[in-house]
Amino acid sequence: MFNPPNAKTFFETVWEIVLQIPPGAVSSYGQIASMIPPDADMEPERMRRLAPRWVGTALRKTPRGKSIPWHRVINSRGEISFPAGSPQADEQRRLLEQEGVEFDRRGRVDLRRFAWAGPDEAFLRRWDLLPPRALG
DNA sequence: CGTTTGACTACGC
DNA sequence: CGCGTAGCCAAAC
Repeated sequence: MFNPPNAKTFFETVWEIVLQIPPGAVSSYGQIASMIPPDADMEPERMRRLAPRWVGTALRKTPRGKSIPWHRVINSRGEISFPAGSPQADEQRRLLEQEGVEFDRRGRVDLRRFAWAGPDEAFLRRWDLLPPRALG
């Protein structure tokens, strides 16, 4: 599953989806994962468990210079997934606040207010992606 | 090569 | 609510 050339497709699909998240909105690893088409060679249940972490893996390898808004992806609890106080966490929070995303006292984003509704129809058709699953 | 790490989540207590 | 943990495996070392 996701061996070459599919691995490349998976990562690039992640980046393309993340590119669609507008300023001021956030998405989660799981939400991104749910928009990726199922792989014919993998059980859906298995993919459901694995995909979110692979989204994280894909984002870690985000290409520089393509203006991919990596900072708009946080975890399903509304938290930045880098260790609190790390330079990366600080930068991610700064970038989000710059766009108007608010954090509560515990450093969490209210997903009901800021979660991305998902890509529009045109994008879904163009990339043959599935409709987004509602955030839990 | 073998071992560790990791930008996750759901679920139970 | 918060905290611990099982499930899972590609990358990174």
